[in-house]
Amino acid sequence: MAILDESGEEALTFRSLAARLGGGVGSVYWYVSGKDELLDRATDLVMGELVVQADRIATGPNPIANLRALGLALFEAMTARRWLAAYLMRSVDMQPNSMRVYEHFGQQVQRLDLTSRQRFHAVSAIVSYVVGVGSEMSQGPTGVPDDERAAMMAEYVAAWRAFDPAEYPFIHEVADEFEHHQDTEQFLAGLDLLLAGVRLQHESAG
Amino acid sequence: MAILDESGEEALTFRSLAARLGGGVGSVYWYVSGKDELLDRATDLVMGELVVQADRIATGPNPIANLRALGLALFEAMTARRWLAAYLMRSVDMQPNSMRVYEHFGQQVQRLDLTSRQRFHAVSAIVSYVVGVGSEMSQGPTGVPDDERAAMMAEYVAAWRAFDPAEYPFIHEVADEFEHHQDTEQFLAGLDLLLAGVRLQHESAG
DNA sequence: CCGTTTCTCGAACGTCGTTCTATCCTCGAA
DNA sequence: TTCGAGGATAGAACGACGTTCGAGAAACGG
Repeated sequence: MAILDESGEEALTFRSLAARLGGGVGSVYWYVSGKDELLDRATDLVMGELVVQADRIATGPNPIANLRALGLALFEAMTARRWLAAYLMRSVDMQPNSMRVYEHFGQQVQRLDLTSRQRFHAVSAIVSYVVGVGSEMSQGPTGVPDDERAAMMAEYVAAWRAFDPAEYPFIHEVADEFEHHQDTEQFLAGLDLLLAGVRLQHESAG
Repeated sequence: MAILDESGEEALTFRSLAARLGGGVGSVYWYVSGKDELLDRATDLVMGELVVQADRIATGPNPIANLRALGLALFEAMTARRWLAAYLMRSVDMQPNSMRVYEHFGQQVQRLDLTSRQRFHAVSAIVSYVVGVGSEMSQGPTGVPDDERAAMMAEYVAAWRAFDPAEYPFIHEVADEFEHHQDTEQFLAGLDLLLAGVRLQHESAG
C-alpha cells in the first residue's frame, strides 16, 4: 500500500480515497502528514513521468519547438488529472521532479541568445501560462458527454449573440470561433504567441 | 445592507462575513442564493470599476500598449483581492461587467490586422495569462512583512544553489534573478512577450 | 511468552457552505 | 386596536471536508 499513491487517480477526497483503499481515514495519516504531503507525493510521481518525456523532447534541434512540446506535455498531464492543476497553482516549493521539469524548460531557453533575466522571465512566463491555462481548463464539469457539452456551448453563444452588436462588436466577431473552439488548440495558439515573443527577443539580441 | 457587497473586502468566509455584518449566517442567504451568487455580485462590482479604467485606457493610440495597460489593470485588481483570482478561474459564464472588460480587450485586438480566429486566440491567451498569473500570485501567505518574505526567499535560493550545478545549470543561472524578482515586473515581462507575439502576427499579415 | 514497533481503524473535532424553522418587525385592512 | 401577511433576521442543524486522537491488531525479535 506504499507506492500506490494513485488508485483511481487521487480521488479528490480523503474519505473516498480511504474507502477506495478499503481502509479507515486514519490509516492514510500514518503514511502522509496531511493533504499537502499527499499531493506533493502524487505530483512528484506525475512529474517523474513527465521527466522521461522531457528527456526525449530535449534532444530536438529547435529549442522553441522543444519548449512547445514540453508545454504541451505538461498541459496534457494537467488536464488528465484535475487535482494537479489546482495543486501546481499554490505550490511554492518544488519537489525534486518538478524541479527537473522546470530545469528542462530552462535548458531549452539557455540555448537562446538571451540575458539571464530574460531567460528567467521567459521560463516563468511559459510555465505560468501553461499552468494557468491548464488550471482554468481543469475546472468546470467533468465527463460531460460531447453532445451535452455542445448544447451548453450553443447556449452560451446564443447569449453572446443576444448582446448589442454595436456595443459589443468583438463578442459578435468571435462568437463563431468560440462556439467551435477546442481547448487544446486554443492553448497551443496562445503558447505559440508567447514563444513567438521569446524567439523575437532571441533574434533581436546582440 | 443591500449594496454593501463588500465590507472588509469579501472576508473569505460566510460566517466571518455574517459576523462582520453583525448578523446571522442565515441572513446572507436571504439576499443571495449561495456563495456563487455572492462572488458573482462582488466580481461584477470590481469589474465595474475596471470598466471605467478600461474606457480611459482604450483611447490610447497604440493597441498593443493599451492591451498591456488593460492587462496590468486586471492583474492589479486581482492581486488586491485574493478571492477574485480563484473565482475568475472557474467562472465560465460572465456577468455583465466581466463581459465589458472582455470586450475591451477584444476591441483593441480588433484594431490589429488579424483573422477572427487569431483575434479570438490572442484575447483568450492574454486573458488566460493575466488570470493565471494573477491567480498564482494570489496564493501563498498574505501580509508577510517584507523582511520575512526576503528571508524565505533567501532560504529558497539557498536550496536552489544546493543543487548540482552540472545537472541543473539553469537553476543556478537564474537563482539571482529569482531571489530579487518582483511579482509585478515578472508578470509584465511575460505579458510583453505575449504581446510581442501578437504584434508579430499583426505585422506579418497580408 | 512478552514487549516493542509497525500499522489500522473509526470516533470525534472544527470549519465550511447550505437548509430550515422560529421569530421579529412593519404595515395596511378590517 | 387588532389581525394577518409578508419582508427580514437570527441561529440551530446537517453533511462534507481535513485533521487529531487513542484504542487496538499484526508482526517480530528476545
